[in-house]
Amino acid sequence: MDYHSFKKKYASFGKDIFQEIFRNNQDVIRIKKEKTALGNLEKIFNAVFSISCKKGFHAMSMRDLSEKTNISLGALYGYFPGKKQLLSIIQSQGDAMIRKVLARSSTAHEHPRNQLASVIKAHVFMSEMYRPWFYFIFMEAGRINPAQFKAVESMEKYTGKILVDILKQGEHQGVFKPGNHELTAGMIKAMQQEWYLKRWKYRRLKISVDEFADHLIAVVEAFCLAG
Amino acid sequence: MDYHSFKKKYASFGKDIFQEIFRNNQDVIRIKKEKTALGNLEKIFNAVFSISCKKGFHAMSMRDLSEKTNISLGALYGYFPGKKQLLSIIQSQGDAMIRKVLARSSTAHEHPRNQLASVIKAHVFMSEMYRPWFYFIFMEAGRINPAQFKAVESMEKYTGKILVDILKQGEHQGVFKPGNHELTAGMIKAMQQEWYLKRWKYRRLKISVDEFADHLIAVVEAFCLAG
DNA sequence: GTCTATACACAGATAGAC
DNA sequence: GTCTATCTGTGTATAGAC
Repeated sequence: MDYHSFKKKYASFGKDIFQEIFRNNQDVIRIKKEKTALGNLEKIFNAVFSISCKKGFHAMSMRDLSEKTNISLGALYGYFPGKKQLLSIIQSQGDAMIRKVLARSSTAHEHPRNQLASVIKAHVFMSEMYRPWFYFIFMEAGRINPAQFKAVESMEKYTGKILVDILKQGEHQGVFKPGNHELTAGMIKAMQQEWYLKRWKYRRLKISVDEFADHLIAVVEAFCLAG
Repeated sequence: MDYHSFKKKYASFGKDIFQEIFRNNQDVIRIKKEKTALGNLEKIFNAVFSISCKKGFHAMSMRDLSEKTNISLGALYGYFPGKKQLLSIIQSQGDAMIRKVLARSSTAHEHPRNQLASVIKAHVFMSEMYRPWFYFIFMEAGRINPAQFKAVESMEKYTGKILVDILKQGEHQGVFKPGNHELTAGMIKAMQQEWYLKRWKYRRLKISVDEFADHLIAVVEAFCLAG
């Protein structure tokens, strides 16, 4: 599967993000009309990503956010109870989204080789579709309070385990070489992260997501495949 | 070469860091007695790394720094002219240090295979010795002002070029397979970064620097070596 | 629901005694 | 060289008119 068809398949995910946020946080969001809320939530989140990509979330002031969104300072507080809570909304929403897609993609194939390639691609394509979320969570999450670091750790374990399980299963079937699968999983995850952490570099080199993902899989298979 | 012998060879580098900082910034450091300055500079830098690792540089207040170092708020300003300048001192000092070591290690061997392995190891070992510097520069640099982002870009290009040159040279000699060397270099750098960005994970898994570096080189060679 | 005006806390930085 | 006390700007958050 290439990025184009992946995007089509998961297009629906994106549309509902702000709806989910709105509904999951009814208790803290003061705005009651869903229609106006959704539009403004989108503006707000995009602005947060854009500003904190440049200077970091902590350095972003509420006044910055107000300017960028054209929503007044006072009105902003109708959409979230405070700056800290905004951070944790982004974190937990992103978390849920990633888990949902990854869980689906890891059961799509039978053969370990295809399974591995499929999971790797899903993650890279996912990070392309929602790059601001991925980048933000990596750079900002876990640095505010210990509870959020726990979430980062847990996610790291979760995505790691998916890869390790496939590698073990593949070794058992004689498809993959034996080895330190934890380490290999770490290497794979590092390469996946490269895509959303340094995308400016690959844009400049004119390397597409598909090229990147294929190269990544080629590296992994060269190392893992038996025979 | 393993980490132990690398550390011995480059031990002298560490001792002089604060001396270099002190001498390179005579114009802005008000403290004149070198001996007292060196001790306090070390305390200050370690505190900066420790605090901003947890909450980020921007979230670290000068009062936080004062508490952690047991140096009063006013006295701190004798060691650097302001918070922003402190950031740029760390950035440029780290930059110079990395370039110095990398330049030396890339000319240590003749055969491309050894050269590649040597450069990769040097970088990983380097990041182990000065992990706080590496982590700090990755997380904080380039997010304050555009000039510092330029420095990040330039460093990325520099380390990338070293790898690409070796890969090209190796391909020319028939040692390495042909391929998109820019992409391969990106993958290598991603895996190198993994070590200092997620060290807590490898500490928990009880994986040593040497194991990590060897695994990384094994992955790279499986993909790159011809035949 | 959205705005402006403002309260209040805390940041970086300096002055001046010791 | 180091301290305490303080100045001044900026940040988050709220109150209350529209």
